[in-house]
Amino acid sequence: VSDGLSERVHRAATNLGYRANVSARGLRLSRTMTMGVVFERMDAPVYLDILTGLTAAADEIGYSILVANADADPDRQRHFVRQMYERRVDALLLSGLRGTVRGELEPFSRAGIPTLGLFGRDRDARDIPVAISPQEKQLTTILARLKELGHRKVMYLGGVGALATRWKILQNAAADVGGLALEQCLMPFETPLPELRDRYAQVFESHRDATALFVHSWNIAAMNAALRVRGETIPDDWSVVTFTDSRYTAALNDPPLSALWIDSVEFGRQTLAIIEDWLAGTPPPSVNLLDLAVWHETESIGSARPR
Amino acid sequence: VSDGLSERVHRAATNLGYRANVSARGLRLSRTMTMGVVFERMDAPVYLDILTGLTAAADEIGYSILVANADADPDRQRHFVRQMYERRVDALLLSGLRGTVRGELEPFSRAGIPTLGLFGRDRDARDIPVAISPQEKQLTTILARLKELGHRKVMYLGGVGALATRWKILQNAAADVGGLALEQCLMPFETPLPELRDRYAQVFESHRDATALFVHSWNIAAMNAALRVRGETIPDDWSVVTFTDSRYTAALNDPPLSALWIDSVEFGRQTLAIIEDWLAGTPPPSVNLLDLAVWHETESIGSARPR
DNA sequence: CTGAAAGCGCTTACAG
DNA sequence: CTGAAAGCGCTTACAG
Repeated sequence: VSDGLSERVHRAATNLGYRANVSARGLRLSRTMTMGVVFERMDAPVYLDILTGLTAAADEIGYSILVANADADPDRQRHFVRQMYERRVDALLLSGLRGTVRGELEPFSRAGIPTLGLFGRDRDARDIPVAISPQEKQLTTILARLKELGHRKVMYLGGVGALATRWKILQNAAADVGGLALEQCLMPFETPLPELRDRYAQVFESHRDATALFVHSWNIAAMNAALRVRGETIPDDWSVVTFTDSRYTAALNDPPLSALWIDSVEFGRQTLAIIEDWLAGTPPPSVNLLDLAVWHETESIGSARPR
Repeated sequence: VSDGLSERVHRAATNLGYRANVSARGLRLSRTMTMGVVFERMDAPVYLDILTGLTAAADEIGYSILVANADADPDRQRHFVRQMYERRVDALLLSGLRGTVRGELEPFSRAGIPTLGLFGRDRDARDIPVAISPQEKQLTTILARLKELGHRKVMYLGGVGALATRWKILQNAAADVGGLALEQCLMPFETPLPELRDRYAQVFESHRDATALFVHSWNIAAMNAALRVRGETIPDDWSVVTFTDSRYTAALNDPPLSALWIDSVEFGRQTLAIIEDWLAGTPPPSVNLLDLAVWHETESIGSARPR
C-alpha cells in the first residue's frame, strides 16, 4: 500500500473513532497484555509506592495492571489468584505469599506464565521465584557505626506481627558486628498513642544502659512523645535510627532521623524488569536480591551518652 | 441434567483445571467485567485508600480493576483513558480530571459507558458526573466552635497548588460564621523541614493576634518543630485543627490533633456504588455529594490564650 | 500484493 | 431436553 493511502486510511479510522479491541486481540494471540498484582494487604503506603513503580514500568512495555487486595485473608488471596488466571494475565505478581495459594498457582506453572513473589525482606517461601530487598549489609554498617560512637546497647521499638523478620535480621547484623547488646520492645500496631508513649517512657526508664534506638516509622510519634515526657533529646540522650520503606514516612522528624531507606517505587520497577526478561524467555533465579537499601545518616545519631 | 451428573462434570472440570476464559466471555457478551481507574497522580496515601475502597466494592459485584497513574502528566492521562477504552472497560473512574481528556472520553459517551470523576473537594469540571466529599458544613461547625472558645484570628498552614481549594472553602465557612479573621501561610510541599520550621516560627512571631491553627497533615511536623523552638504548647498557646484524608496521617500527634477527617476508603466504596447503579440503568446526577467528612474534636483545641 | 477464510474460547439463539 | 452452529473482533496463514 502506498504511504499516502495508508495515512488516509488511518486518518479515516481515527476520525470514525475506531479503537482496536484489546481483548479480541488477546483472544486471538493468547496474550492479553495484562499483568495481575495481588497484594496480600494494602494497608500501608509502601504498597502504593510498589504499585507506582510496577504500573510505570508495565506501561513502558505496553502492559496494563489488574490490581487486587486480599486484605490479609487467605481465602481472598486464593480467590484473586484464580481470578487473575481466569483473566489470562500474562504474568502474576504476588505480595506476601504465605503458601496458601499453592493450588491456585498450578494453572500458571502449567501454562508457563511468569509468577513472581514480592517480599520486602522475607525469604522463606520457595514455591515461586521471589524478589527481595536485603538489608543485612546496611544494618551491619549502621550497628558498626553505633559501636564506633560508643554505643553498647541498642533497643528496637517495633510492632508485633509481619515485621518480626526485621528483628531477626537485626540480630544477625548484631552478631556480625559483635560486642553489641540488642533489646526489643514490640507493641501491637493498634496501640493508642498515649498508651504507647507511657510504655516507651517506662522502657526508657528501666533500660538506662541502652543509648541507641531503632524505631519503626509507625512508632516515631510515640517515641517522640515519650522523650518529651522524660525531658530527653535526640541525639544527646538517644541516638535514633528508623526504617522506612515509603516516601510518606521519611524525614518528617525534628531533627530528621537517620534512616535505612528502601525506595519501593524502584523496587516495583526492578521487579517488573524481572518479569519482562522472563516474558522474553529468560526465567529468573529463585531468589532475586534487589540491592535498594540505602543508609542515610543525619544528626540524629551521635556519641553514646555516659551511663 | 441431574444434580449428580452436573456435580460430577463440575468436579471433573475442576480436576482437569478448567478455568473459564473471561476475555473470551467478554468478547461474546461485550462486557469485560473490568473497570478502569486512571489516577491523575498517585503520590499520596489517600489514593491508596480510594483504591482500597474501589477494589473491595468492585470485587463484591464481580468486577476487576485496571489501575493507571498519569503521574500529573496530561499526555499520560489521555494515553491511559484511551487505553481503558481499547480494553473495553465497562466503566471508567477518573481522578483529577482537568479537562485535558475530553476528546478521549468521546468513545465512552458514544458507547454509553459510565464515566465518573473523583474529586475530593473540587467542583469545577462538568464534562462528566463527579463524586465529591463536601466539607463546608463541618468547617463552619469548627470555626463556630473556635469562635465560641474566644478565638478571633485563625491561621491556615498549607501547601501551594492543588489544595488551594481548601483555602477557598475555609474562607466561605469563615464568612458564614462571621467575626473571624483568616490568614494563610502557603509553602511548597518540597520545602525542607528546617526551612519550614523557621518560616513557621517567624509567622507565629509576627502574627501574635492569631490563636488557632488549621494545618495540613503534611505540615504537622514542621508546626511542631516551630512550636518547640518557641517554647509554645498545644492547646495552651495554640488551638490546632488538621485536615486528614488518609488513615496513615491521622492521630499520630501528641496531643492527638482535632481533625476534619474524610474516610477515603468509604469514598471509594460509595463511588463504586454510583457506578453499580449506573450499570444497572440509573445514571447519577452530575454532582454526587458524598457526605463523609467527620469532625473529631480532641484536647488540641481550647480557650484562646489572652493576647 | 490482495482478499477471503479460519480460528482464538466463549454464549446464545436455533434446529432437531 | 440436546447438540450443532453462529458470531463477538481480532490476526495470521493461505489461496488467488
